[in-house]
Amino acid sequence: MSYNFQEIETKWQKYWSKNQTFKVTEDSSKPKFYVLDMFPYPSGAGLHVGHPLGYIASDIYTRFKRLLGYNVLHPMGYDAFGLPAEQYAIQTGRHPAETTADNVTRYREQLDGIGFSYDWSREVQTCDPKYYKWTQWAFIQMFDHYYDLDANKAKPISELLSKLEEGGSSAVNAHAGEIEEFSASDWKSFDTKKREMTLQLYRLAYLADTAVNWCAGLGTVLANDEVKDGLSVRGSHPVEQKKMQQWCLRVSAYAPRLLDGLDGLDWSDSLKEMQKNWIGKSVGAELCFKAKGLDVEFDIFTTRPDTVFGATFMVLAPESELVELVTTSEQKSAVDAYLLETKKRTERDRLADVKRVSGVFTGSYCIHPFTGKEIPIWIGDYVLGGYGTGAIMAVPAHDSRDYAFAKHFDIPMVQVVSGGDISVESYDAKEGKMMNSDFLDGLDVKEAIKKMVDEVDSRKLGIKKTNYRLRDATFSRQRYWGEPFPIYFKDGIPHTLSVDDLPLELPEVDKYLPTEDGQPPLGRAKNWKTKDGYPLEMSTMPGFAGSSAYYLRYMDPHNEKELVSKDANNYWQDVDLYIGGAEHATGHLVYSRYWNKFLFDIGFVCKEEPFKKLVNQGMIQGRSNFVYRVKGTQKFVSLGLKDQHDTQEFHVDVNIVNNDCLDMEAFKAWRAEYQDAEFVTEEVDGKQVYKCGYAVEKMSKSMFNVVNPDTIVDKYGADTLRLYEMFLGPLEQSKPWNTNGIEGVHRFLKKLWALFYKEEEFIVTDEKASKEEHKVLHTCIKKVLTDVDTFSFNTSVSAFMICVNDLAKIKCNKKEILEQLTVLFSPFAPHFSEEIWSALGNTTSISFANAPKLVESYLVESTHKYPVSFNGKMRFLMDIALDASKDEIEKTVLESEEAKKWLEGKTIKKMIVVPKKIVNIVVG
RNA sequence: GGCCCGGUGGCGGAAUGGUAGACGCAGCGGAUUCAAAAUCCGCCGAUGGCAACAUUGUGCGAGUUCAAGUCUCGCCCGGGCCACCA
Repeated sequence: MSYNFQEIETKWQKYWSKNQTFKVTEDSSKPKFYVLDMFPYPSGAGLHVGHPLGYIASDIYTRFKRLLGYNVLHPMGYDAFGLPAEQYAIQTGRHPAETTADNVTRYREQLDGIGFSYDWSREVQTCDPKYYKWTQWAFIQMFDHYYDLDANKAKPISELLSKLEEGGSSAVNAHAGEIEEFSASDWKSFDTKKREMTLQLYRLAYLADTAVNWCAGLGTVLANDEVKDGLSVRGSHPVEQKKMQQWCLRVSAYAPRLLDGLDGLDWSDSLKEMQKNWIGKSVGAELCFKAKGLDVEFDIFTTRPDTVFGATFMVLAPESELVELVTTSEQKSAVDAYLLETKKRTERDRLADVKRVSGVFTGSYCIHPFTGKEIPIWIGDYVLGGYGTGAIMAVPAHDSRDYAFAKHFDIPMVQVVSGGDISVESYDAKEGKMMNSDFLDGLDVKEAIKKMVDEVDSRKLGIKKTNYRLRDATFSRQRYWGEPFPIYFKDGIPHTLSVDDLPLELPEVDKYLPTEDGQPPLGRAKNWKTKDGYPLEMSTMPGFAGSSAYYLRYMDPHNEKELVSKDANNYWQDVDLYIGGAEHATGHLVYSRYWNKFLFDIGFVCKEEPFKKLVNQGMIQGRSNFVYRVKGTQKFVSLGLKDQHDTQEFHVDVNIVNNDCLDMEAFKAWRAEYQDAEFVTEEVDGKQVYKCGYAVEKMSKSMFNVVNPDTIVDKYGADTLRLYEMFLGPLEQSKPWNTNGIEGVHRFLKKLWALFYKEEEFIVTDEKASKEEHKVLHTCIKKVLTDVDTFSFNTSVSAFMICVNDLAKIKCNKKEILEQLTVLFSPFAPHFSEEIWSALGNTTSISFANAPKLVESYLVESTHKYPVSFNGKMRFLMDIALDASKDEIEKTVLESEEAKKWLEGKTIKKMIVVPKKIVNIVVG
């Protein structure tokens, strides 16, 4: 009986589904383990061979944990709201819900074909009202909370209200917007509208006029992480800054905790680094500068208070409100012209030529707080309105950007730190002795920073300050296919719906485009009002809303009363292992942590950090193939000959290319335009072939380099696909997909099969296994078990191959060996293993076989190969007992024939014995 | 510009500081076969040699060590992330 993978795989997939083998329930008698995959967006293109890489790794890990007796939660679902479905709806008129459902069906078929052990009874879809009810619920909670800095956590707005009533704004220490101070009696005098506008400055989910990334091409605003190089990540449309009223989440309140929390996480250094950069903590001071002759003073933020004596001018961001106040009448026209020019320059232009220096003088001067000298106030677009205070002190001698500005406008500079040559470039390093700096002279930079901060503090010129780069998240999208906000407006004041009225379902619209008067698509919905006739919010939530707490919902997916019950949350706690792509480092993984910390603050979840360990699988790139056509002909020349002709390069479908050799008949049949193709072949290894060129590119339809998992499953089976994806290389590394090596892995499965299936029959003997057979098996067990913890599944697959090769050589068909090997192998090739497992007479799934028994039973080899060398040169290997002492090792080596031969007539100067590693003898 | 990761045969890639190139692909030679597929066996970094073997060899240059692909320092190259963040 040959290895019929199709029959076997269908059989076991049916079995798992029928018996609900992977369904889990909370079971306090077993330790829990939670393995999570980043759920996919179900796109119309279906899965390509790169998508399942992480899923396969997590499935292997899950199956191992299950074998070791853990109760493993391993769920899957879909991040189903999003732009592509909506864009498609605009073009075709088909409802996004419909196309999304189709795509989900297709995804499910593909996933099922690979034999994953998901508990599908816990599936979630973010576009399902039963699910997004809880996304809306969380938003209401955020609306009803503010961030209290004394308690260092979120607190209910009701508590804020009583504090304001009692003591006005000074009674509250909160992370909030810019609040003009008011007393308790002021508060009482405020009308409803004024009160709500004030509360908006405190709420964690709030409405604000903010500069947003407006994407006209998509007709919506985008979050910072949805914009790259001034273009939208989805669709590459230009993005510009625009002021709009938007819902925002006060993520910045959590910046310190998001940063500190990273320390306790088992994430890769590079990923932590990315988050650190994104949060962007910088410690410095805020200094107050007074404008000369005007009743204007303003703060600037600097990380280098030590260089204050080198400040020779000030720069304001073009967006700064101060611009108006300090511009003199003589400079007004120049300033206005400059402001107009910068407004026209989109973010994209600014990024395109960072080196371009531009700015304008305001006509006013500041008084230097220490020297009393007058220094000019400029406007420059290299200062950002959104960071710090939107104003800086410029120290051209020690900041390269200030330096470029000063050079361009011919502003003087003063060196205050020794080192470098400021006639050539600025000296930015935080090293050297202070000079030209009055009371700081002679100090080290680090000492000077400290001293200056103290000085500023005692003279009341400013305060020590920590800034974060992390911005509040804009949470409104002017789109259709997203969660509606549970918000209505009464006299222009936002109110939340009652939780009992959730979910607020997405209404039907006639078209998925904005309305004629520029309202979002929900403006087209009939009766988009509350029962009492108040208008509902028309924008929808962004993509990250639904993905921010999905891991909690999996714990208790059918609960209609809560996002997750206390019991379920206490049992599953947090995600032990999270596998997904590094592209979510600054988006999803920041928002999710924020969301979870907030739920933790309000006592809703038991863990502050959601993802204990995180592994990033590498991207699988496409490997494209090319053919070369002689211009103006139907003649195609092989790679090695293309330089002799004037050729054009074309992508060719990688599925009709084998080892870079083109299947010429398939090529003619591929597309009508190529049916008359002629080929000029070249000789490779004595054969005439058409050799294709290749390149590593993104996997995409237009490059004809997409390889579908179904094609591989049809041809080789799911187990081969699983093994091969793991065999390809280290999990975390990016690599191009190349189907070439898959035969080797498939051959290995056939070989293992053939060990026990002879002449149409499954044959094993009950004979006791020999020492040699045990050694072969145990070497494999040891290797695989150590690999599991480091996710080195590529070398595990190699270990299985070696094991099977060795067993084949000694013609082993012992039941004892096969039983253990199969259990060990089952996470990698589950269908294959189930088949053998049942052939061995077992009636239950191998998924719950007792692996601890297997682990205990494996013996460590009793001897070890010691390399023995003389004078530092390797000469031979010796078998020495593993538990031998240093003296015994020395004795065994010196008494061996080989050593005697080598040592004849020589004296031993030194002998180095490193147990389990080496014996090294230096002779004189 | 800053930070992170990597550089090993024709290719993908193995090597707790200890026989570099495991395992697989491709290639070559052989067995089986009327022939092919499938399967099995052997060879497979470079140079020299019929061979045993010798020399050399992990991007470049130094260093630590009895011993370096691995550790340290300085370069070169490639990839990723961030980037006018004061």
